[in-house]
Amino acid sequence: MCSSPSIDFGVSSPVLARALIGASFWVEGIGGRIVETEAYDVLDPASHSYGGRSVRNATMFGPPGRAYVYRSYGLHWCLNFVCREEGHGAGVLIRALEPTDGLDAMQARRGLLEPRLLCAGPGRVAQALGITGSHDGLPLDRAPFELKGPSVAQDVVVGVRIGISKAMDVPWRFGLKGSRFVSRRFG
DNA sequence: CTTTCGATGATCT
DNA sequence: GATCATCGAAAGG
Repeated sequence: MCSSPSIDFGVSSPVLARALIGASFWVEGIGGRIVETEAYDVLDPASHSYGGRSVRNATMFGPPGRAYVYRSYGLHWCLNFVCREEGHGAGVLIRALEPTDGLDAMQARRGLLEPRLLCAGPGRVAQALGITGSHDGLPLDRAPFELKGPSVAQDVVVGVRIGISKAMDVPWRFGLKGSRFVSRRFG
């Protein structure tokens, strides 16, 4: 009834980024609680979508509710959720999870690590969940994905985004207050 | 605890 | 040719 509400992707990226904190996300049954996100938008110089559509960012300009997966620094995959409306170019980067399901599989993929480090960072999330470029453009409401919103209000903390060199003062990083599973502490 | 740096390849100018 | 929405190891306090 009021548990496991669905997520509304037809909102701005900061609104979605905040709403995703405390949600649960799985790929093939492996996943956990989302504890850290970042918002990006077409009008935001730090965003891949800034400046308009290209081959890489095409999924960001497609329908909301799909996965935008890109290769980072030639080595890592990173997962975003597309939002707002088709053609806009907005998304939310999934930066960290608190692992709850499939810890064995995550450890097998990432090496023998303490749970705290399995999904603490966007590249780590993708590796632990087995996300690659083959998932780019896939809808988030169907297999292999599963997504359930938080059933109760979450305590959310806000900060500036990590690892960017433009728009560094924009407070579009969101985290679950007190979580030990974030990629970096909030100031 | 912190900072620095190499890996590695697609993307963009 | 420069720049990355990163990670992990290494070195320094």
